[in-house]
Amino acid sequence: MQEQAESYDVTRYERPSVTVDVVIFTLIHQELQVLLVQRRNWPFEGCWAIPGGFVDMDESLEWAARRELEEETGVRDVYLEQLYTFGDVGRDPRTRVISVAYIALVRADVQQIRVSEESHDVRWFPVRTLPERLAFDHAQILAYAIGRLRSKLEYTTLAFQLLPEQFSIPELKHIYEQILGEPLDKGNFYRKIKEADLLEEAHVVREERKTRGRPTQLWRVRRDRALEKQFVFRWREDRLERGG
Amino acid sequence: MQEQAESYDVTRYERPSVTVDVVIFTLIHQELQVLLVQRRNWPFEGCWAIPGGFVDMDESLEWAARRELEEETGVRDVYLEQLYTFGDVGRDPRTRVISVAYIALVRADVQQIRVSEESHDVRWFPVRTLPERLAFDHAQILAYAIGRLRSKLEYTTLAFQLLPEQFSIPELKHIYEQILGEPLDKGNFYRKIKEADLLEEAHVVREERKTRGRPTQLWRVRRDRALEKQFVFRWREDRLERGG
DNA sequence: TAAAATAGTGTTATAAATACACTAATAACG
DNA sequence: CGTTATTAGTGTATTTATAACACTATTTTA
Repeated sequence: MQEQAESYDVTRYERPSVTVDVVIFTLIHQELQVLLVQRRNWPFEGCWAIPGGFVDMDESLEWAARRELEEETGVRDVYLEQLYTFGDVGRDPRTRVISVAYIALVRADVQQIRVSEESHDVRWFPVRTLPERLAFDHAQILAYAIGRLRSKLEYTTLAFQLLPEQFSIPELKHIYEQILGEPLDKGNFYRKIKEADLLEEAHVVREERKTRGRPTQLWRVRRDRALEKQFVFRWREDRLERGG
Repeated sequence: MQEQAESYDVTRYERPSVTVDVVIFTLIHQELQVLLVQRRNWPFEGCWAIPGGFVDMDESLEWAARRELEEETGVRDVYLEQLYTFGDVGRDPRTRVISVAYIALVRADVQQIRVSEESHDVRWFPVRTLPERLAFDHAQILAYAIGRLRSKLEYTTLAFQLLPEQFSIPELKHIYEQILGEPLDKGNFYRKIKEADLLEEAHVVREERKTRGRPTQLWRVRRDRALEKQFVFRWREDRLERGG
């Protein structure tokens, strides 16, 4: 851009609008869920959409995403990463809108999440039972986000961002299976997690047990290592995304 | 974006400008090179910059990138992928500019590349000897692009996009070494390439030989497989990018 | 014709991924 | 109170991928 810009009058040309859309993931009932808002007006009235908003002139893209996230969920200081920028001409029938999409991972046990499941116009959806029609190109954005999440799960510690303060290995395994959408071997999972050395024992014992069987050990993430270390869960060809 | 947009007057607020910047890679003299343009005006007068330009209202982001690419190099139909969107507030001192960065891979033997190496204001730079100061945040963009290229090289067939129509295995190995920045084992490389089954023999023999030693077999990419198949060159932890 | 140079193959050791059998500790039930 | 079902967790063998490196092959140069 910057090349011709010297002769470019800022006010002269029509410009695209720039928004951020934030795909907010969380775990509820051990299931991967995503936050959607229901539209009240044209276009796509009544359709569910990914929350988002315009980028202000004085805030960075990431800041805009964080603001949007806080407005929707009341949650701050979460994992946020840029996903992709969607800018096809016809994606919004009103005007040209270029949307920078972000992924946010919100901890399941964080109390402040404002959204109730019953609310009519803002709701968590399990990724396996999404609404049929989403607004704009949001089905595409969502599919891309889920793909990215799956992909990164296998070679990063991303999944730990979704965990409550304390958790068990079987729970963690369950999350991995949820997101990857396939069963994992118990023994190999234990070994992988152990040798990654990312967890420390939580010496608190869970009080109320609803399960039968042997009680589980609780763990917490070693904050000193979890974000820095890259945890390679599995090397496989089919983990790859297209394009991104 | 789309949520509050109903009450949003398109002409009312000041808006960021949106540009695409295209990091154009090629191979010249078996070296990975990148195309930069030299600025003539304030800001960053005299500094080298990544080519780019404003996104028109009626063209998609990718289309804008392709147009930009063709304007700079005369090259069409090349591999293009979106890299990342840079949108910090102060990155351009003139006005708020959000830049969607793309990576383009241009085949070394494509004749139409207009840019001569001697040209004063547009020039190929080997990635190992880049100018010290780049305009705007372009050093960051470039570093990110090179990281992405390295990363994807190991689990995609991306490198094949840089190859001439015909090439030898040692040449291919050289390219990999160039981009990865480290030597590779000859035997293992041959085995990997062979078992990927992405190449077919080019039965033409190279006429003019400048090398000594045993003459090399020439190959060409099997178009039916090269883009579809994901070629896993090496699984390693250190191939990972941060963030993106 | 020998040496240097480049191309290409084979072989072995090590490490990682996978499959699956095994032991451990609890709740439910007769 | 012991047996069974159930969940937690460990151990091990097989297969597969990676890496290191020794070897053979075909040419140019001198």
